[in-house]
Amino acid sequence: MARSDKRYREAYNHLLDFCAGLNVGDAIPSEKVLCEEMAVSRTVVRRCLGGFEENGLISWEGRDKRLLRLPQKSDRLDELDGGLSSDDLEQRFFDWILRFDVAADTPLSVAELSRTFNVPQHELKEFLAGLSRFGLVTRRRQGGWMLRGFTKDFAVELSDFRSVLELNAIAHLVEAPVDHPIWGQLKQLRAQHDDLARRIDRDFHEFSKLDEAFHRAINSVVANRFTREFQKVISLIFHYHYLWNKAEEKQRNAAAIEEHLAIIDALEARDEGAALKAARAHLRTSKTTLLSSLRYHELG
Amino acid sequence: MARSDKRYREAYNHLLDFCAGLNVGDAIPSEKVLCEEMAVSRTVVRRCLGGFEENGLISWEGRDKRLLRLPQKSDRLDELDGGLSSDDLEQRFFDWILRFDVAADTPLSVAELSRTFNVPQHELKEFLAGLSRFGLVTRRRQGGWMLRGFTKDFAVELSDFRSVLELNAIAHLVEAPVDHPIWGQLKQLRAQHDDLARRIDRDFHEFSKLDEAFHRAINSVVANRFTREFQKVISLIFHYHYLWNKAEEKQRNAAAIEEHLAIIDALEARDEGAALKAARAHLRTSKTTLLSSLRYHELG
DNA sequence: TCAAATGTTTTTTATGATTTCAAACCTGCC
DNA sequence: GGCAGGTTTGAAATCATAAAAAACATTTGA
Repeated sequence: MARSDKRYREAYNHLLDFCAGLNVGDAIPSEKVLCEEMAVSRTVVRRCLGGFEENGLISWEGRDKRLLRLPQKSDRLDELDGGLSSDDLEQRFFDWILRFDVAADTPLSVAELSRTFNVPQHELKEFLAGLSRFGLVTRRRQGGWMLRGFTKDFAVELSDFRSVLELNAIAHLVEAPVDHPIWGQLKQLRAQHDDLARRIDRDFHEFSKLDEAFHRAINSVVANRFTREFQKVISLIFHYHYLWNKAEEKQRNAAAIEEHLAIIDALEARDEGAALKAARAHLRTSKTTLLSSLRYHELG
Repeated sequence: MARSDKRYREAYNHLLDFCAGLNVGDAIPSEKVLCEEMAVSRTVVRRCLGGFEENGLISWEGRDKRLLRLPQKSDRLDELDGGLSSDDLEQRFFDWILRFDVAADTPLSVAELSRTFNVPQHELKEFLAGLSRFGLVTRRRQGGWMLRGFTKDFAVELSDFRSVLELNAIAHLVEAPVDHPIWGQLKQLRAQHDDLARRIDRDFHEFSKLDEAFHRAINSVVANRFTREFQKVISLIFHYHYLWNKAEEKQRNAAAIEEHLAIIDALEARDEGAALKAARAHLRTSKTTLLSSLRYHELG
């Protein structure tokens, strides 16, 4: 019934490792140095030292700390797993939404999500609060949350917003200096697209990854924290919906590769008009695909 | 150490009001009906009824509930204030940041903020989690939060992002049908601008409000939840910084009025090229003003 | 007989209590 | 007199619990 001492346990084991590099009789560095070594506060360091002393690992009197014996396997504290899974909650949440095709206006139970994702409730609440900024979820009057979700309106607005950002990126890109890393990336992307185009019959599944890389590269030229944050959400949603929409996947992907290449052509020719035109066409296709994938689900 | 019974108290008083509209001896409606009336769960309704019975307000046996006497003032439960202040946390938070000119990279203490804003800690944590989606704050490794704040980079990126959204809105606007409400709004805004221009010497302070109204109107044509969310943050920040930057305020505002009018002219002429040009000019000025207001603070 | 209302149980949410942790502040030593 | 070690204070993370919601079971009366 309080915060976990995970940090202490980790620090303790870290300090064991550190001591393993010393010889018996050596002096242990000052508390401050240990803080920096383990990236933790002095309070924790002192607690660790206290534990060490109690277990006869070190002597500790005033500022004289000495290693009495080398640490053994049995000295380690077991680190209760925990955090492992709360790292990429975002990824897993979207995965869940899209994989199970959770309907719009579904009430989300924090308790239930907390169990399925193995993440403490308050973390989920913070996460949902963040999503509510993007209008993906809302608070319900009677408590709890609701997925506002992937309705047609949502898809249209998301696509439109994406277009605005991406066309802006394209406009920036044609102005980029010749030594900007993007040109190297585009060259490489072109090669990857050409390569995949040749073996599209078999490996059409690989396109999803390539698509993400392509759009990320394009958007990377706009050094803007707002764009970047949004891009993360946008690309996740598009990515999963594409994966999900199996209808005519091969043709779609083949067509998309051509569209990407057309954009790259125009960009490398520094032809802003052509680049914007090609990008608009591609974004239009994307939007249609996203919408049709929704319809597909509504029927199925 | 549990949730408050605020909801119960509110429902209790609500039910008193409801009963005041009945006559002694009348039957009380079913629990379900009362739920809907008071927008609350049956659990709460039953608790209220239990309280009523105990206080001799009603008889309650099975599904026969009857009013025994009319409720009096003394029957009311006092509703502990509470929520009053946590409503517009966002507004007050930005106000605080900008008014006290809180520096970038300032650690934010949830406990402290919770006291200054009189809002429970978990609400603040959710709020901050939301802001982190916009890159306004970040989590610190050792716990707590940090304001990423109003650096030059931030201002530049914010201005650029605003420009992207607003130029898009302008492009949408010229395509709006003649019966779209925006045309009426623009006409009205023109009148207000003309009016303020005439008395600018005295009332130049009023421009801030007008500016906000102008930009909100422009952006309202883009029916997009993402745009809308961002717009809220953007307008808040610009609004406060403008208020704050007193240097040459009168001239600045007079010039901005002219710029606004130029945009309105072009829009009403349905001249996209001219509108975008005018808007770009105005956004450039805005950006400069925002940046200079930062510099002003760094020096002061 | 069966649908609506009530009674009962389970589950979930909101929220402060509790413990760990961070950091400021002394204190004394070389 | 600056640095290392002790001490205190206050904040953050996490959990337990009351209140509320929802699900489930039972009764009632047309």
